[in-house]
Amino acid sequence: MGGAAPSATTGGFALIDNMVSHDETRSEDAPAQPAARPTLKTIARLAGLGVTTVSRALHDAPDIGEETKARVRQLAESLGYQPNRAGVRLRTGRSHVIALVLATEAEELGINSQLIYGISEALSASAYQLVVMLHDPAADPLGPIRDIVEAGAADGILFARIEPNDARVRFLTERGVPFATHGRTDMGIVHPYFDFDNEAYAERAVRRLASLGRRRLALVGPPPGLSYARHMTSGFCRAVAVLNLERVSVGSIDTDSPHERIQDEIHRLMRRADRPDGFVSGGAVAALSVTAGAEAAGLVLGRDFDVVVKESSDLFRKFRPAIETAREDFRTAGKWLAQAIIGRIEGTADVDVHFLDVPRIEVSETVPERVAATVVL
Amino acid sequence: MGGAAPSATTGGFALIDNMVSHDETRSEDAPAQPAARPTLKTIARLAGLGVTTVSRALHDAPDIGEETKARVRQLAESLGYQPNRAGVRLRTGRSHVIALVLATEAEELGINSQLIYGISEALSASAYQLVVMLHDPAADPLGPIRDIVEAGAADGILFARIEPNDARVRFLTERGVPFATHGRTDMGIVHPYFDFDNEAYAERAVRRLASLGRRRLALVGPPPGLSYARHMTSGFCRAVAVLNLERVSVGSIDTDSPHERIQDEIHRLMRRADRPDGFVSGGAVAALSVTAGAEAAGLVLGRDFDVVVKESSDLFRKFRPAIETAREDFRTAGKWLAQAIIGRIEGTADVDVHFLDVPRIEVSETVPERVAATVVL
DNA sequence: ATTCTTTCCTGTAACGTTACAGTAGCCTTA
DNA sequence: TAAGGCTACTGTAACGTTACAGGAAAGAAT
Repeated sequence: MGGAAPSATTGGFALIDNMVSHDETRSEDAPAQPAARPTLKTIARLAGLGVTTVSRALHDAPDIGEETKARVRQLAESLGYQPNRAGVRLRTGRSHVIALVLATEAEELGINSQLIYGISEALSASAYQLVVMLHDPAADPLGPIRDIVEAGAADGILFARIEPNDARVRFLTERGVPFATHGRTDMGIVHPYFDFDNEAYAERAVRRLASLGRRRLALVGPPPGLSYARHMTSGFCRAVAVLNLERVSVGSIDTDSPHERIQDEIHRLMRRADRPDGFVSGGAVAALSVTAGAEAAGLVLGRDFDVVVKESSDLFRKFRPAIETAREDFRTAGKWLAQAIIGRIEGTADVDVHFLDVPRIEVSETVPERVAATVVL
Repeated sequence: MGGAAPSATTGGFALIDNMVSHDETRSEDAPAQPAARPTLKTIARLAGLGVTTVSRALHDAPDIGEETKARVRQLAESLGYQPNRAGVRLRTGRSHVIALVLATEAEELGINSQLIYGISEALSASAYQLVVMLHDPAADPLGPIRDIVEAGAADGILFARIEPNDARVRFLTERGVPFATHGRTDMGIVHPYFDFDNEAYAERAVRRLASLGRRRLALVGPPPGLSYARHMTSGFCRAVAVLNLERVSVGSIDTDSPHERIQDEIHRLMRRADRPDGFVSGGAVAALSVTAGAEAAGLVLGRDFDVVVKESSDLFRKFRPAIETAREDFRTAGKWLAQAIIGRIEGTADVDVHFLDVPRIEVSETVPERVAATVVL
C-alpha cells in the first residue's frame, strides 16, 4: 500500500497509529509504522527463540519441546500471527490456490455460482483460496489452463463441461498437475471427478413419462460435444427402446440453443400429426422454451404433453409443479470437488476417486392450493 | 508437486523430460529436473547481464539501453518467462489479488455469477487474480474481510449488499485498504461504488403501472436492512404520492423471503376488497411468487393486476412478457468494479468515482406469436 | 589533462519462509 | 571416564524479486 497512496489511506494509517500500543515497535525504524504484521521473527524475538524453532513449533514438529510449542502457539495467537503466503509460496513452491476455470455459456440459472458456493464453503476451513477464471474453449482448447500451469499460478485446477476426448484433461495429466472435474471423459485417464448420472437421469425420466402414458418422446439434450450429452442420449435411447416407445427427433437444438430457436422448433414440431407427447430436457431454461413452444401450438401441459427436466434450483418445483424435475446439486458437487482436489494436492487421496450422483425424479405432490401456482412458470 | 507424487505424476514428468532440450540444464543438479520455469536469473545468464538489469529492462526502466531492452524482452518471450508471483509479492508486498466477498443469500437467479463474469473479464487482461470468498454478515459483520486485511491476502476488496451504516466500509476505510462496492452507504464516506438507481427504478415502475391504469400499488422490496431497500422504498413512496395513488402494504415480506411466505401473503392480500392492482418487485423470484399468489386468488395478470420487476436475466422477457422488467446488468457492474478497484490500488483513479446505473422499464412489444408464450413462467 | 556528466549496467540486501546441517547439553551405557 | 545417543534448539542458505547505492566507460566542459 505504499506508492501513490491517497490522502484517505494516510488518514487511515494515522487512526491506526493511535490505536496501536507502541511497546513492540522496532527501535531502528521511523516511529510511525502502520502496525506491521507480525512475522516469525517477531515471535522469535518475543519468545527469545530462533526463527526456525518458532516455525517448527507452529508446525508441531516432533523435535520441539511441548512447553515451547505451547508458549509459541499462545504468542502467535495473541499477536494474530498469520503466515505470510508469499513467503511460504516462495519457499515451498505451493501457492495454496485452487483455480476454477469456468465457461461462461454454461450459465443455466446460476449453476456456476452454486458450484462456487460449494467450493468456497469447503475451502473456507482450509488454507486454500479459490481463484476464478473465465475460459472460452471454442477460442482456445486450453486457454487459462495453460497459463496457470506455466505460471505455477495454482496448486490444483477444477473445471467442467468435459468432452469425451478432452484436451485439458490430457494436458494436465501430461504435466502432472492435480485437477478434478465436474464430468468425465472417455479417455480412460484416471483422475478425480464428480458427475451427475445423466444416463440414469434420462432413463428414469423416460420411465416416468411412460408411466404417465406418454409414448412418443423427444430429448432436448446438452450440446453434442460434451460427455454428458452422450450419456444422456444413450440413457434416453436405451430406455425408449426397452420400453418400446417411439423416439422423436428435435433436430439440431440443444439446451444451449437460444430460446427463440428452441421455441420455434418445438412449435413447428408440435403441429405435426406425429408430434411427441413427452419431453426430457437437459436444462431448465430449455424446458421453459420447450413448454412455451408447445403451448404456443395450443397444447396443454399435463394433458397433451409432459416434461421432465433436470434443474439446479427449485424453480420448477415452486412455480410449475406440473413439470417434473430431477435435482442436480451443484453446491454439493463443488464441495466434493474442493475436497478431492485438496486430497490430490496433498497426496492424501487416491487419483482414482469419483462420485456419481444418482438422480431422483421428484414427483410433485399435488397439494391443492399449490396447483393453482401451476399457471406461473 | 513433490512429496507423495502418484505414479501418474511421475509419468508426466518423464514425458516432459523427453520434450525439453537439455542445453540449459544446471550442471550441479540431478539431471532429471522437471523443466524448471525460467526466472530472471535464467534470462540474465543467457543474456550475459545482471539480474537487476533484466528486471529493469522488463519494467522498461529509463536507464536501460533500448537495444538491451529489446534483447531481454525477446529472450523473455521466447523462454515464456512469467514473473514469479510469490517473489514479487514478497518483495513488493503487492499480492495482485482482488477479493470478492459474497453473501450466499444474495443469489437471485445467478446474479453473483454475472458479477463474477464481469470482474473476471475485466481482470483477464491484467495481472490481477480474482479470489472469491463467502460471507454471512449476520454471523459476523466483518467476517473474511477482517481476515483478508490482517493477512494481507488481497490488494483490494469488492463486496455488495451494502447497509446504510456499513461496518465493512468503515473498517476498510479506517485501515486504508482499497475497496469498491456494489451499492452505497449513508455514511458520507467517499469510496468507489457502482449502484443501480433503485429509487428511479421504483419511480418509473410506479409511473408505468399508473399509465396502465393501476391505482393501488404494493412494493415487494429488498430486505429492509440494505441501502437499496431504502432507495427503492423512497422512490416508490414518492411516486405514489406525486401521482396521487394508493399504497398497499405487503406486511413484512421482502425479496429474500421464502417463496411460500410471499405467495401465501399475497394470496391473502388479494382476497381483500382493497387489494392492490399493481406490484413493484425488487427481485425476479419474488415477482414469480407474487404472481403465483395473486393467480392462486383467481386473479389474472394483465387484467386484474400488473407486475413490474427488476431482473438480471432475460427470463421474464422471454417467458412472461406480460410482466414488465427493468434490467439490472451485473456483468457490467462487475467490469466497472474491477476497473475501479484496480484504479484505487494503483493510485490512478480518484477515490470519489461512482456509477449510477439508470434503469429503463422494458415495455414488451406484443408480437403475436410471442403472446402465447405468456402462459409459461 | 582534469573534472564533470551522462549513459548503462551491476552487486548487495532484504522481503518471510522452510530445509538442512549442525550443536550444546544431558542422559545412557560399557 | 569415555563414547554414544538422545533432546531441544539454532544459524545459514535459498526460493525470485526489486530498491538502493554504486560504478565503469565514454563523452563534454574546463
